[in-house]
Amino acid sequence: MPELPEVETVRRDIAPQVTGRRIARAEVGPGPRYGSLADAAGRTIRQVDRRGKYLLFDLDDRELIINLGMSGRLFMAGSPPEDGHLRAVIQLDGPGAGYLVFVDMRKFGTLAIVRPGEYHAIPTLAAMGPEPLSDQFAFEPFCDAVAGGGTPIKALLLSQKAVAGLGNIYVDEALNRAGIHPAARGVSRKRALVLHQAIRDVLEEAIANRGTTFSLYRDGYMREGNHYADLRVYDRAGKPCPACRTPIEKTRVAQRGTYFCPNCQPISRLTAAGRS
DNA sequence: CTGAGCCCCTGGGCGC
DNA sequence: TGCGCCCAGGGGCTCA
Repeated sequence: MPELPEVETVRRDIAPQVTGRRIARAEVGPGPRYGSLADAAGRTIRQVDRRGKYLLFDLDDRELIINLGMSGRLFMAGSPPEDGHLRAVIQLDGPGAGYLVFVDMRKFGTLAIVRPGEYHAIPTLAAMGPEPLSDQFAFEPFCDAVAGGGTPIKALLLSQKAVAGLGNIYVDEALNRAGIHPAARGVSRKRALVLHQAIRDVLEEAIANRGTTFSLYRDGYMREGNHYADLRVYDRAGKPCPACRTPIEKTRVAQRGTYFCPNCQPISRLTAAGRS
């Protein structure tokens, strides 16, 4: 479900409601991906940050990490909702403070409490690349990372190592804007420059639209995102490319459904598999 | 260390 | 209507 724009939207929705609040009680349902929240009770939420698709709650000498997975929803409620997929409830102290609620149908989400900055138990977070909307996202290292090798550019971008926060939707959207075929192995310096900018454009526009809902995603108020109508290729197989009217094609790259415009994103000699 | 493949889990949609 | 198959914004583990 959620990629950087959706997670950032949730963060902005809930942060004002939980920051400075003390956690009265925290309960988590069973599941191998849900660590104990026993260490959360009694601590105060100082700040809510985000790294890639992970939400980081600063609890002073502990850090609560939440990854929404494919179907996770995190929102405030006056009381814990009747929902068969309710996985965790964090009760906040204070009059009318309410509950921070985690609902996760597919159980792919992750909950963990660690010492601040100790991410070794969460490998993707530990190896997370630069935040695309910050000054950390420098061009030269990115250019090197996407320059070549045996990996399709899409798989490389999904790995979170070259840049944080991209998932299946926004990888396809960014590659479309940059005119790069998702299966291309290696991106020229010139294309890398366009891609570097396209990633930031796509993510900023999606955040402005409060994220994309095509099925399960809901924001911190359980509302749908508004970005679906602005997608250029994702989930648009057979529909005309907004730029050239060529029908969008669907294929499979890195075991994920992949959408692209065969005219705007050709497999060229320079980008094709097998080129040295 | 890397990449490919498969796994985790639940539910919706579609074809037969 | 019912069943089976495939698909789905996530990450992680194992094996070559």
